[in-house]
Amino acid sequence: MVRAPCCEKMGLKKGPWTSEEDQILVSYINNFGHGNWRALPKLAGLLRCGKSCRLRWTNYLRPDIKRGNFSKEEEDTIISLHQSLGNRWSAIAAQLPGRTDNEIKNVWHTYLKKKIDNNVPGSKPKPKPKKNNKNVKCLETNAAKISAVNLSESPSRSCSTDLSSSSMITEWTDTAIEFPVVDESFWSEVMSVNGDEPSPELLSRSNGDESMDFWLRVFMEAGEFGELPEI
DNA sequence: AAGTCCTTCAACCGCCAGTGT
DNA sequence: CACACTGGCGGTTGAAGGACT
Repeated sequence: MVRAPCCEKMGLKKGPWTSEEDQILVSYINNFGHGNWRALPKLAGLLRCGKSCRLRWTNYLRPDIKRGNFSKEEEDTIISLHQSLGNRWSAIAAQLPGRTDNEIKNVWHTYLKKKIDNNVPGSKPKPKPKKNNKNVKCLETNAAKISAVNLSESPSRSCSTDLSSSSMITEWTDTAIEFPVVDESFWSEVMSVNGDEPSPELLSRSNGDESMDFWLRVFMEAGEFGELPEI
């Protein structure tokens, strides 16, 4: 028996997620949840495999994800858990709130494994800062990350201070998706309509602790449209 | 300054377990 | 019981960008 492919290969997009796709996914899940990952991309209007959507959500877009460097305590936890659990990354991640198995796996392979191998007591073998340190600074919280989704063409490797592409907002509002979207007045509120620069209010809102509340409000507001899309 | 090497990490792939029919 | 389908997991890859020569 031939295993069914996880998704229709034809016509589905692969590779890095765009900010538009992130926005669609986040808005959809915040409005309707993710009952069925396989059906989700079709319902949300994404040309992505359901598996890809789930991965993007769980590893990157989930609101409770903690970004930034691992603390000493987290590193120690990973090391000790790895000693007892082995490569069971999801089990290790379960003990580290806000961290994903993928992230822990990456940290292990790029840093902690070497640290163990080198066995240098009390010293950090990481000789240089995280390469995309600018991302870490900019995306300390997921709310800030989501704001980066809205403000940056390339969320994976750029930071929310890259404000050169506000045009995507209009593209987003024009996106032909079949579920209710955030009120356009919201976007016009936070973005200057004709200019290339975001409003000072947006800049102030999308930084710091307030950003989480800000985006929570956005999604709460979007949720009020609550009407299931036609299947 | 230019070319090459190295590091990082988001994303993909294949497999497996659980569940429903 | 057999099969199909789905979600989840772990291994691996490849693009991007910094470090080095």
